[in-house]
Amino acid sequence: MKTMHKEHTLTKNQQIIFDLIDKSPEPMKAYSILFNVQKKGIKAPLQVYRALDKLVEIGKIHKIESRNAFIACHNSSCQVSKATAFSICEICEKITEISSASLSKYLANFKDKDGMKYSKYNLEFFGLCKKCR
Amino acid sequence: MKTMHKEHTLTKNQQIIFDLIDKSPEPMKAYSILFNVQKKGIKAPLQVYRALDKLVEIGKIHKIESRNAFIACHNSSCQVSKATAFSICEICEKITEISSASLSKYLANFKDKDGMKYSKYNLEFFGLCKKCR
DNA sequence: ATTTAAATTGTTATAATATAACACTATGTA
DNA sequence: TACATAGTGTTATATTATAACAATTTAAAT
Repeated sequence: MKTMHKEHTLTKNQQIIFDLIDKSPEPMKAYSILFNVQKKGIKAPLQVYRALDKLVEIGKIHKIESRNAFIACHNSSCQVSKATAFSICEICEKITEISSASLSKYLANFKDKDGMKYSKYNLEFFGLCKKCR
Repeated sequence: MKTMHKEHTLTKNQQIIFDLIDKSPEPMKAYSILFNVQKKGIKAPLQVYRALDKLVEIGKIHKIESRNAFIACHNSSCQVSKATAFSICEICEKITEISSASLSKYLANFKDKDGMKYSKYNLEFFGLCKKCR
């Protein structure tokens, strides 16, 4: 199964920041990223935010809006970052990207009362994970 | 059709802030709210945020996470603010709460790969509204 | 190879969003 | 009354994010 990400050559800053997020077991916040990449020469918040913006745009990472945190995309079905769904444990804050063909199909086809369809969405589910129940 | 909101007597600050949001044709941001209620004696951000937290908790308002803005709930089916869905126009920023029985039913019954169900979710759809298309 | 446009970078400063801590006050209820 | 719970007012500070501008790198097209 091929990923739907268009291939991009990441720039130095983008690569450094993507690698950090990709290796992280949990979503990372911008200033935590900043702290962790300062030894690599990235010194200012804006350098981090610019890389984050680009990585989100090309679908390499997602932003968890309710947590202001960033997670690497591991979901080949999340059409270039335009259709995202996450589960969030309200106790341990474990966050997982949901990969469900039926869910993404349902939401991609959802029409509101005016018959409007949306190509892009973000869904965040909240509950307790296995361990915390 | 009865609202599912448990009745709460709002406190003075909560009432002032709810009234403002409820009358607003668009979602309001915290510091815009602060500016607008200063003449009524609410002077500090924390007074606003505390009222907002409570109003969200009891389901009188919702937070639009991707916009850091607050909107009054007008949706009787959004089970005490635990299940919310919005459409957001990416051009004019018009934001509407989606009231769809089939959507809320689908999401309330959604189970992830581990069979986990979530009682709470927030969904934000993005696209172009009628006027902006 | 040289030019050119677009994207990216580095930098300083500042804006916007949100919470900590503490003392005090009101409210409900046993 | 007395007790617990929730709300208030206040100052200070933490956290998240962008503006503005000059310099540099990159891609692509001559």
